[in-house]
Amino acid sequence: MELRHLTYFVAVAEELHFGRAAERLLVAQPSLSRQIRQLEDEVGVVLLERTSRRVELTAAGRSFLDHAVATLAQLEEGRIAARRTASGLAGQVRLGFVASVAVAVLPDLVAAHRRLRPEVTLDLREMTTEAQVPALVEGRIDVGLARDLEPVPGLCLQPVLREGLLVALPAGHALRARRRLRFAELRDQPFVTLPRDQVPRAWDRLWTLGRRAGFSPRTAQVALQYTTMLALVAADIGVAVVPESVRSLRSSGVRYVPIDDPDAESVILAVSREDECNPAVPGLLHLLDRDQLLDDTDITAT
Amino acid sequence: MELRHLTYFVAVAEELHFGRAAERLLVAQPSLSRQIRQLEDEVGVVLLERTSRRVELTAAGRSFLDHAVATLAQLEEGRIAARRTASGLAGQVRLGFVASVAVAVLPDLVAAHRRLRPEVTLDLREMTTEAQVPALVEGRIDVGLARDLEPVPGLCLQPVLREGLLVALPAGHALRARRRLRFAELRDQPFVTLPRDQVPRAWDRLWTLGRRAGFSPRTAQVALQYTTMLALVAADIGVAVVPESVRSLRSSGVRYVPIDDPDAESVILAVSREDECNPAVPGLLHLLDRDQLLDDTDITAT
DNA sequence: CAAATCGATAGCCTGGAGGCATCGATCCAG
DNA sequence: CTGGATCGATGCCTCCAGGCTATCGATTTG
Repeated sequence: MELRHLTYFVAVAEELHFGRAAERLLVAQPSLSRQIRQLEDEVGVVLLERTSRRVELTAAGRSFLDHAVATLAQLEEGRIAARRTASGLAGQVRLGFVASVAVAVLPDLVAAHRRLRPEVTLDLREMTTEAQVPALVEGRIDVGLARDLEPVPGLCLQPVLREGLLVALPAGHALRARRRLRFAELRDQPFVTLPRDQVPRAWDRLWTLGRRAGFSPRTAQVALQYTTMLALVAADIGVAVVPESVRSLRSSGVRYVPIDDPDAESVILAVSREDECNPAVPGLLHLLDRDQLLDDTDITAT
Repeated sequence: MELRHLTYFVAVAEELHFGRAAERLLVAQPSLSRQIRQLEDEVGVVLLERTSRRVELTAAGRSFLDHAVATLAQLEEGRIAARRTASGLAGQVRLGFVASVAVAVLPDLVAAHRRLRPEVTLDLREMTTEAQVPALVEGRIDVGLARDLEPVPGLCLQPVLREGLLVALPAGHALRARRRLRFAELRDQPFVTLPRDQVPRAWDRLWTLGRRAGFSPRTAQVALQYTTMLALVAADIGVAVVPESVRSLRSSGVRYVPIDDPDAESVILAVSREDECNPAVPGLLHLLDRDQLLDDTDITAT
């Protein structure tokens, strides 16, 4: 059996006339008759009751017709789906992201992407920058949203957002009213930090700031998530250094003051494979050009 | 595009190896390569990324693969459905039936049929014997369950049940305790009847009985349905002549006494076209052989 | 660097799809 | 009732396309 048999059969079933069906199919009537006969032999069932005066479907023919039409439709759908997938209009992107962008870049990105390419599903998985690199290389994710990553062979980095760093202070803190401050002024403060083994990059950032200011920041408490971190700050356990985008968490009882040091900044990057062939990826990366994404967002770039 | 392209593509997608796929398909590898190329040209999309070392699906290929598999499955399903329909195991039978069999033959018939051939749907339509004849001839129904029908050219009659007639009496009626009675004894009774214009056959039956007994039955009230009829009898409006199967309605306040006259009987018949080609019809008619149907029924034949 | 693996390409061959002519059955007009 | 028209089936021929063999070229491996 071939698709030809199906299209021929559907035509005859619709016309109930071999001559007209043949005309519509641009073949001669004898060819059509023979193909229908072959189809019946193949299925093992008489599909059409025909005399020289009248052609009509048998019960089996009606049943088969339904399936034939569905089959042809399914195939056409496959053709279209393949084209849409190849053009990046449909498909799937597995996106790894660091926790801190979940409150900043990610919601707008997902919303914009869903609006622009609703048939592309985003498979979101939170993972640290360190975990994203091997995941990309091994093909477990297609795009990563990372922080402060140095170039890696085979991977392509695209800066998305250059953020200043803020100090999160308890609402009653002595420094709360300052419009800005230098990190050295935090010499005696206890810090709420993220765990060094899981987020070494964030920890390094803090440690580097301290080294430049001439002291070693003292950790009062380790928190696993930014929300916890801010709750601890609000509870006066200590102060915390966070990227600017965390401000959008709007935790009550916490004041933010920008750090004035030149290297007090963090860069969010989109990371992808140089030889990526998933056609849905470019569309996502394009959205991450700052101008694309930040149109209707409340995060202000540095 | 032809089905060949789909099966070939599915094979390659599963093996991810042209050589092995070709072997499985019993064709030479170059043919397979060419067919896959044709398929890609046809769809307009690269489905497989291939080097001499490795073959893998593109995103579009994965998408198309899903549809290809579904298409082939759909087709196979159609083949099977056509065969089942042709063999009478699936399909549809439009069944006309007189109201009086709705309480007798029909429930058991439908239940047995559903049990034996669950894929054949019964399309039930209540209609009088008079309406069934043209409906059969014009092909609006496939089978009719009728009463007391004389042979009709082109139609095939099959007796299903030969029933005696009963008199339905109010519970307090003078004749209620009789084990049987002759119709002549009902000479002075008022009758509850079905409407003459809609059910002439039932009316004729009553009138014939009266003529043989030497009187004209007097209609006290006309009822449209057997349930109404029995309610009227229970309310002492009159007596009624009903086929034996109506007894299964078990209306309270009504007693039944058999009529002893030789022609006090009614025959339920299955009617079908002599040239019927709906393959699901024989299965239904076979169930209507008395031995088939009445195994687990409480209706007793005369 | 030689050998092996594997998909692509080239060229030939044949089966089968399509075309034309015609048959045979059926219906209808005169 | 008969000749013509209609329409699907059949027979035969042609030619394209799918399949085969041989070979190439790229890549990996020992």
